[in-house]
Amino acid sequence: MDKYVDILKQNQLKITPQRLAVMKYLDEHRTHPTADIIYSDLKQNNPSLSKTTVYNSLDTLQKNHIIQSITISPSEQRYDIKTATHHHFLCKRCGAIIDIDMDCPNEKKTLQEGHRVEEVQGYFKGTCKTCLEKQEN
Amino acid sequence: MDKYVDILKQNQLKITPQRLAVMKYLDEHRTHPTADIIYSDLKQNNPSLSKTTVYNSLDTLQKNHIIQSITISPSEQRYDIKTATHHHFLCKRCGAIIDIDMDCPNEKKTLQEGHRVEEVQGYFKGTCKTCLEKQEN
DNA sequence: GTGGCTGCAAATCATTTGCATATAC
DNA sequence: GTATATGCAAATGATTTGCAGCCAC
Repeated sequence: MDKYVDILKQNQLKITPQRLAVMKYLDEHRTHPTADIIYSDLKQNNPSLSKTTVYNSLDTLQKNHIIQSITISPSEQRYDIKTATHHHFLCKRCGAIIDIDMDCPNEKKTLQEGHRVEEVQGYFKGTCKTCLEKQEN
Repeated sequence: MDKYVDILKQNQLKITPQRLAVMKYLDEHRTHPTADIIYSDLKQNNPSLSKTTVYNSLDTLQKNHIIQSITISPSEQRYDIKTATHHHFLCKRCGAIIDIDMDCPNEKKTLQEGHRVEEVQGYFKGTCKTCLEKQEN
């Protein structure tokens, strides 16, 4: 847990149990959950938790580049602990969002058109390995 | 206008003035508009147009792969006439969404992890050329 | 003629906002 | 002690749904 305290300190953020809980949750659940899923799960052990606080915490953590949000599904945002640059695959059949460790050559820096790139997100959509295998049987 | 009629026919879709208007609009405005922008603009020449119909038409056209939706902004979907595979750049300063003609080597087909890819979307975010130049002055 | 499309109003649902209270430092 | 974070309830806004009438074929 000290690990999360340190990260907040490094970013000059106040250490609150709610922020720690959100960070820990995202660190331990690499499933790209929605704000609502995070809220429902954390609420179990912290009944006074408010959904607004989950949104606030996610927002603060994101502004400090501790987590990132994924816009792969059109209707809701999903969240991810920020690690090495990676992309995401959405299985249209089972809904799973899977990390893809790969980078695109012409990623960061400036594109040939002259735009300065600060962030890159790659979304792949299709059918995941597990669903493909199930189908074969 | 025949061009749009043909596309609908090829997809065995009924030819309605609303669908034609949406297709024409997206073909002539490569600005990645939201459903609401399309609605407001088309409403001028067709006051009886309903927003529901715009959503319905966008949905039908998308299912038939005539247009695609872009989830680069978290709060709303943006639409694009489907052309050659390309990616998108969002300028955080002015909000413009710009086409990026580039493809990633390991795109389509199957990823090394074994997932079958049917769709690829690349989103770049940063500051566009125009905004960078303004800043220099 | 009929089944799919349009348009209206109402519903849904993720996210945001306003504000009083509580808490980190 | 004070500025900031939390939590509640209400508001917002994009999108969806139900349904009656209309129109493409």
